[in-house]
Amino acid sequence: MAETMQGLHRSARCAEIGKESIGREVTLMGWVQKSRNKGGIIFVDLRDRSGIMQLIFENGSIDEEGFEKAAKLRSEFVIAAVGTVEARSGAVNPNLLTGEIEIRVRQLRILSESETPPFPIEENSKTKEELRLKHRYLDLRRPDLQRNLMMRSLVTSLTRNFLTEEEGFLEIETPMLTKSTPEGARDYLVPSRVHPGTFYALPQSPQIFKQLLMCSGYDRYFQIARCFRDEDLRADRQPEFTQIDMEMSFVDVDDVIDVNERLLAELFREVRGIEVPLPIQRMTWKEAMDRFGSDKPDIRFGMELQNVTDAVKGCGFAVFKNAIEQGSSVRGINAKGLGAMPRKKIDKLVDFAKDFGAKGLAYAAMAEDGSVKSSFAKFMTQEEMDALIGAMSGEPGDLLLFAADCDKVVFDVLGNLRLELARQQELLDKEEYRFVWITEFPLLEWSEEENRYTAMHHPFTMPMEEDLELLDTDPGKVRAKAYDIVLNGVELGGGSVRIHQNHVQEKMFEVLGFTKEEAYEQFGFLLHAFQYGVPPHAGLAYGLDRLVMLMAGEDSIRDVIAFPKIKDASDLMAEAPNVVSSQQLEELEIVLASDKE
RNA sequence: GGCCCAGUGGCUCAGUUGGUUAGAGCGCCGCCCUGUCACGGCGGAGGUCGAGAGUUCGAGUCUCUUCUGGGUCGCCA
Repeated sequence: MAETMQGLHRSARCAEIGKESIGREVTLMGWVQKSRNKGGIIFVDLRDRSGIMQLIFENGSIDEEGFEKAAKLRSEFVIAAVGTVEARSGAVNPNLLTGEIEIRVRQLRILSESETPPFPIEENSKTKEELRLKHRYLDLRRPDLQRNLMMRSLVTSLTRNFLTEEEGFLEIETPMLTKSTPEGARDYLVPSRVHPGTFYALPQSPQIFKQLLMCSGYDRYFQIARCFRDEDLRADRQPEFTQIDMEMSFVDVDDVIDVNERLLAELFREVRGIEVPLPIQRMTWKEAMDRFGSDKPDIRFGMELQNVTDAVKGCGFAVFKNAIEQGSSVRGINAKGLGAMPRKKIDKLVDFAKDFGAKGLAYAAMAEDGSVKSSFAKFMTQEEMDALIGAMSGEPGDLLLFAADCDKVVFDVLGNLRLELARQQELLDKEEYRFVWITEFPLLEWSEEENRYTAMHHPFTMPMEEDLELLDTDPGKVRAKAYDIVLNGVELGGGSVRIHQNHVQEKMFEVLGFTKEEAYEQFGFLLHAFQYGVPPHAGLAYGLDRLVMLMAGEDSIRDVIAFPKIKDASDLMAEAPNVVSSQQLEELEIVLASDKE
C-alpha cells in the first residue's frame, strides 16, 4: 500500500550529499535502483536524477515494522527515507560519487510500488530501441538519458543567458500556426475549423518572422524555436526539432560569425570544459568541395581529394578519357596503408560508391613490394600510371581510389568514401572537436526536376556584391553571403546575410522563376514590410538537437530528445498519429479519400 | 519508393550439414544469510523461435510473402 509523503520534505538529492554532511539527518526521495538483503541488514541503492545513495536498514536503528517494509522493496519502488548520513563502516565504493557515505535509515515510507520494468533501468542499455521507445518514460529514467537532457537544459540556459545578458538579444516567440509556402521542405498542415478548406502550416523555421522583427526594429532577436518538416527521418533528423534561431540588424557576415564563435566557445567551456580556439577556421564552399568533397567536411582527419584530371588527360582508360571529354573531372583519394585490402572489401567500397551515384570506382592497390593491382592499369601505359600515382603521392602500401564523373557525383562519392574509410579505420575521435565555418555557398542550385534554379539556402539570401552582375549572365556562378558552422562533419547551423534591397529581391525572384504575382502571393507580407524601411540584417540558426548530440557524444539526436519519433514519424509511446472521430472531421469539413465510395 | 541489417523466455544472446524434450547469463518468484555494492547459497516458474504459407518423413534452421524496428539512398529552401 502506497503511503503519503505528508510531514516529510526532501532535503537534498542523493548525490548532492557529501562527506561534509556526516552526522546530519536528511530526507531523501527517489527510486529503488537495487536492494541487497543480507538477512539482518538490508542495503538499498536509492536513485534520483543526481545519482545513487546507499541506504542501510538494520535492526536497532529502525523499528521492526520499518525493517519489514524495507525487506519488501523492489526495483523502481518510489520511497522516502529519513536517516543519518554516516561514513561507511564497510568498504568504500569508488565507482559511486557517494561511495564513502551512506544513510542509516530510521524511517521509511513506500510512496509508490512498481511492476517489474520490461527492461533493465541501467546505463549503457543494450535493449532494443523499439521497446525503449514504447516505454520512453522508463527509458528516460536511465542515467545516460538523464545526463543528456540535463546537458540540453544547461545548453539552452547558457545560450539564453549569453545572448540576452551579454549580447543584447531579445527572446521573442513567433507563431506555430502560420502560412504554407511551397519552397523548401514539405509542410505539416493544420486544418482551419473557422475557414473550412484552408490550412495553417507548422513552421519549418521562423525565417520570415525573424526578418520582420528586424524590420520592426528589434535589432537582435533569438528564440529556442520548434520547427517542423514533413520529410523522411534519419539518425540526425526528426520531423520536429529545435533550433537556436537568431537574427541581427546592421551587421555583416563577420559580425554574425563573431557572436556565434563566442557563444560556441562559452557553451563548450561551461558544458564540457573544452576550450574552442578562436577564431574558428573558415573555408569557402569551393575549397571544402575540392578538398573534402563535402560542404560539411569532417576535418579531424586527412585523406583529402586530389584532382588528377590533368594527370590522366589523354590516357588510354576509356572511363577517364570519356569523362574528361564530357567536361567532367577525375579525382581520387589516397587511403594510406590500405593497399593490402582484400578484393572483397574493395568490391564493397565500389558498391558503397554506387549508392552515391557512381557508375564505378577505379582503384589501384599498391603492395609493399611496389607491385600494383589495379582495375584499370591494363588500359594505361606505365608512364601514365606512374604519373597518376605521382599525382596522388602514392607509396607502397597505399590504396588509391578514383571516381570520374560530373563534379557533383565525384564529390558525393569520394566525400562519402572518405568518411567510410575513416570509420573503418576508426580515425574519428569523438572527444576531438573540430569546428569550421563554410562560407561563400552558391546562391542557386539547378533543379533538373523543376527545370529551374532553386535557392540553395532560401530566396532571401544576399548574393555577394562582387557577383551581382552574374545574376543576369550566369546565375549558377553567383556566390551567396551564406555560411554554415560545421563540427566533425555535422552541419550544426547555418545562416546568411539577407537581402534588404527590393530591387535585389525582385531580381532574385525573377531568377527563381517567380512572377511578381507569385512572389507577392507567397511572401507578400515580407515584401510589403520591405517597402517601409528595412535594416541590413543577417542571422543564423543552430540545430540544437545536433549540437547537444555532439556534446554528449551520442550518435543519434533521439538520445537528446525526450520524446522522439521513429523512422516513419510516428510516436511509439503515444501512438501518434492516430485516426480522429468522424465528428472532428465533419467540423473541419474534411472528407477522407478512403471513405469516398 | 529503393537497398542493407535485425527479430528465439521479461532483457541480452547461443542454437552445427534441417534430426530426440530449444539452451545460457541476467531478471523474476520462494527460502536462507548482519557490511553488501555485478552480493552470495539453495530451489522454482517462465518460450506456439515476429506472423502466414510452402518444401520435407521432419523446419528456430531452407524458400516465398508479410509485420515490426534500425541504418542508408531518394527527399530534407
